[in-house]
Amino acid sequence: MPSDTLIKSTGTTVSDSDAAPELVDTRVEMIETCGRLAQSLGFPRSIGEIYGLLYLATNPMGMEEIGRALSLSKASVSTGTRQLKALGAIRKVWRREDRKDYFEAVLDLGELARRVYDNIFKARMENADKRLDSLLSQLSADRRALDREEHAVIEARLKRLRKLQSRVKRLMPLVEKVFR
Amino acid sequence: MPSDTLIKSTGTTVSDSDAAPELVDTRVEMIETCGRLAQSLGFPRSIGEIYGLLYLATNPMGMEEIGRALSLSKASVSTGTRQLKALGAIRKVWRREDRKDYFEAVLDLGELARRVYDNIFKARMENADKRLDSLLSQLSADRRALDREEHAVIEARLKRLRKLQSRVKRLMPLVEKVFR
DNA sequence: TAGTTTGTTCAGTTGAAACTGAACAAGCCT
DNA sequence: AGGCTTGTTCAGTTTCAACTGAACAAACTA
Repeated sequence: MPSDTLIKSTGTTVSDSDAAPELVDTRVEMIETCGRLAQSLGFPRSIGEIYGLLYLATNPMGMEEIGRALSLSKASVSTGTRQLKALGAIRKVWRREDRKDYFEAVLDLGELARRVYDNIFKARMENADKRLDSLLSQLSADRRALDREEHAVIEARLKRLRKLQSRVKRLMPLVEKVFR
Repeated sequence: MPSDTLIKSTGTTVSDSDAAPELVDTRVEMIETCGRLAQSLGFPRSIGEIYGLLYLATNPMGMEEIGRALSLSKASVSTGTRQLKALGAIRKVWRREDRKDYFEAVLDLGELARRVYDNIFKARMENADKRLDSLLSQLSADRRALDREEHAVIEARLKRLRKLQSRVKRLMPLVEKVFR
């Protein structure tokens, strides 16, 4: 074992503690609110918290710092920032003379909303389209297994869905126009 | 123990089995699709499945029957139908001479969408409003704990949020108009 | 009254997603 | 080379919402 080759371990006295982030209450509340929001949108709570922290931060923050402030492990911060970056909600900031990664919140939330709309909602809509096709073709495959009346009912209901869907689709360009 | 006072238990022969729903593939696919959809909207998968089952059913179904078709417990079917009824996605159907509850899907999905919008989205928006107020008043309470620059940054960011929010709010009537 | 049928409630279990610790990789400096 | 610093990956743990079994309630039957 290398034992204590340097006095360093005692010498630096590791400042005062290795925890104690001391966030002002406004920040704490913001973090909690964003955490809940993320959760209700189906994202992990922690990525909301990271965003909330960065949104009210005066300077870009390093991963270590983020983890300490939110009591998250290095690993969680790493995956969390990756997800947020993929969503376009935060960005990396480079400082000369420092190879650490720093992150800051993207303040233009309209842009973020647009991205979520494109990536999540729009994609989902297109997916639903395919699903419905698949259901209708499945129905013809099942034709023999159903009596006339049942077949008719199912077909009618699926066609109802089609109608609704095309209505929504016709709406989408309007929504997009308002968005951008 | 009452033992076998009637031949009933053997007499009825409990049909062939107590499981085996035998759903046609179209229905299975519909159920799965609705399950996934519900999940992606933050609802429990099972309530989507119940809706999917009822949507393609030719007749109203009892709880027992629903549970058997989806392998769900009585308890889950009970809570699931309650939630769906609260959302306005299904309704109870009464049959004379039968005190069992039967359920059928509400086919007008536009109406359903409207309801979800009102109950979930609108309510959430109003909640966000209050949260933001609370954050701003928290900020004045924290004033002493922050240096000038920090305070300014936080205030600016929160006001940004306010602006975004009022923009969304102004948009809502339009969305509602398109919806209804 | 006791028994049957049907639905609800709730304490306890379970499964899947989020999180963690530890090993690893990549880039720097001596 | 070896030794730092920083970030990623992944197997194992934890957590939490959904689900279940069982007790209960209500409404009817006999």
